[in-house]
Amino acid sequence: MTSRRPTISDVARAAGVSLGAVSFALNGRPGVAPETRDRILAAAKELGWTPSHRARALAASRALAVGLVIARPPETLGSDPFFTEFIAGIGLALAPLGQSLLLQVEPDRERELAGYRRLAAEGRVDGVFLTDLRVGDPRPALLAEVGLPAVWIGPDCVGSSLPCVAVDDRPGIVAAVAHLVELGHQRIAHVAGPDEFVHGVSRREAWAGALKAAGLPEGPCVRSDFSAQGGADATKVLLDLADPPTAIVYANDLMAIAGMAAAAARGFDVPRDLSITGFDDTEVTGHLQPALTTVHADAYAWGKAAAEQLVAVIDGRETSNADLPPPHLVIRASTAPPRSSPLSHTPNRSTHEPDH
Amino acid sequence: MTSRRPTISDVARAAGVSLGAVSFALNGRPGVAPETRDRILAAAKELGWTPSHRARALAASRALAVGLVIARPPETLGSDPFFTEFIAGIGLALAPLGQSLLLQVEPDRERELAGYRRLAAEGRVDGVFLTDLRVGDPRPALLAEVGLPAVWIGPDCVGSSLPCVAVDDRPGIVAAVAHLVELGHQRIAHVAGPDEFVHGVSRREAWAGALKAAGLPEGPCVRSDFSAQGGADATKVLLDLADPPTAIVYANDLMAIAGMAAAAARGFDVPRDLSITGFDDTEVTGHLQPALTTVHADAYAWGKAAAEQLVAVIDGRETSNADLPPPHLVIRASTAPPRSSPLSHTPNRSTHEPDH
DNA sequence: TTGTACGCGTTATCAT
DNA sequence: ATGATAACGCGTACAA
Repeated sequence: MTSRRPTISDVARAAGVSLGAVSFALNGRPGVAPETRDRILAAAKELGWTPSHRARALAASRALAVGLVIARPPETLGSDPFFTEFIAGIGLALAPLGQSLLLQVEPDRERELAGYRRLAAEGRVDGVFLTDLRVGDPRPALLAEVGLPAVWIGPDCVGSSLPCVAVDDRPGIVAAVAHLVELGHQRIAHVAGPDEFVHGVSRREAWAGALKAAGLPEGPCVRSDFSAQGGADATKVLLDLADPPTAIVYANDLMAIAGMAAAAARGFDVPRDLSITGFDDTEVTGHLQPALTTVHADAYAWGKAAAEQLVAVIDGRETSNADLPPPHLVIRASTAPPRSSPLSHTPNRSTHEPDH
Repeated sequence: MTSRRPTISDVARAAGVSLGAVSFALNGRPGVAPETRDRILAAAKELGWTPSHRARALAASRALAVGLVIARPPETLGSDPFFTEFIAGIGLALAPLGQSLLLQVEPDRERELAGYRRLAAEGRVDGVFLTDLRVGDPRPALLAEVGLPAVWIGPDCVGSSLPCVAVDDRPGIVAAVAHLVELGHQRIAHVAGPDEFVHGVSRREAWAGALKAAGLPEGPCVRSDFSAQGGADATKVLLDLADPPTAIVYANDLMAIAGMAAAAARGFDVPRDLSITGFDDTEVTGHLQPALTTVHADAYAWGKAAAEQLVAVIDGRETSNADLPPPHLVIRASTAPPRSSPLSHTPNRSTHEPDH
């Protein structure tokens, strides 16, 4: 009664041909007469045959899957919208390529490396994504050692020995600073992500560079950790300065939102007394009071590009490093001319962003 | 030069024993003399042998992986913290069980079903998780049809033919209503998720039931969609009522946060004029102005329990439906006695929640 | 303990 | 050109 799933042997028997012929017919390869092919396909359909992924993987010596290793404490994961959208982009791009996404969650850094090792050793995946790149990251060397194809996803492809998807976050930060400068701000601070991460560094450097380009002195910068608590703490530090900034550029939305609340709790009116910008354009940012001016990054598109790049690398196709449309600034209500500015009498903007 | 990875045949040759003996030794099964076993293990180590997942999967007729199919537009995914934490819980629980998590992202409902079908047909996974359960969900029947083990993750295991992890969100909502009643609120509204989802319905029913239990008339309820925009719109509807509520219980944080901003934009002071509660306890909620009173749900623990349950089901072990610690209310600053209440002169709570 | 068939599709070799 | 045959990938399980 346990109706075993049909194999190509069953199909071969039903169609009265050999095993090899079935395989050729099913894979659309030459060497099979058209009518034979039709008969085979009909038999396969009749029997409800579907390819066994397991057998196919073994025969092809390919896993037909790609991996993503996540080594973060779960709390910081949940609050990172980038991540989920990135995964969605990967997943949707993989399906039509016949690949699956294997997710491996590791509790810490040591096991992260072990996780990559395991994926490679077991042959569970044909390639992996490298995200959350760190300065002096040990993973590229590890992957080279175990011979696992990978794509590097980060703000800077220069110096990467790996194929790379450039997700350049710098233009977004530059646009934010330019916007603030245009409003008349002179003391523009930054709440940065950890120096450990390249996107922590690149955003900070973009901020510093934009100030310099505007002919302004470098404002105060507090290294933080991308968390809400970190953003709140950093904000308090900045507001406690003898000469507090009139605007703060945050390295992500979460810190910016927490910073906005921290400033409000100290009696600062945003944006009257303090302008604030975020990064990510989380869904909630457009629905805060005031709505947050932030940088919109298309994590979904990045995931899609990364997936296509990785599969191309695995297939041995030549790939150009994909350059993606840069993030752009979404101006909402958390930025305004500084109090001291001659521009500050401009009418307050609406709380709600225009439809787009 | 292409040093092929070692197989158990290589190990067998090196140790001077048969294939079967190697398999037995490596799997720690009886029938091998201790010294022989040691020799085999030494040889394996020497050669750097690691099991081939592909071969093992084929031989065992098991995928050694479980699947999670996600069928949501990427936007709503990114803003759902529950989801990512849930995945992290699954992933961490799976690793020690030798299982991997296969993530499949589908763009819509039709392809969602096709996605499950494909996972089953290809034998890519040994079982799947069923989340985001809908009323009259077609998936249990589909999975029964294709014979794919599954665990049902939802607020109510009653009526589920599948093994189930009960993630009962109702006590959290009940606690929120009770808290508001205790503060003196009489008109407590609800902004619900879609009736389509069981967790949309269960939260709404919990709210209605808690009001009845408190002897209060059922307040107004607006069906929404768990999105920020939906939360804002629903809030405006409620505030436009002839007799607006003094408190609103939202079915998730995102709607609550947007609702808070919408109320503020209308000149309502939260919590003086309107009390608000959320659901999820997103990281950001503790860092809003005012900080949001919300229900803390341990998505991480739920994921862990679901993973363990699923693997148990796959292994044919008998499982009791796991009942998890219920979510609990985290009282912050967005709730206070209503203006009209005799209690409303109680001192305002601090903006920040106590450490916990 | 050993030998070997098995799981299932892919691909190279060979016969017609 | 068409199709059959067999080896292969790699570990598991059972008979010998």
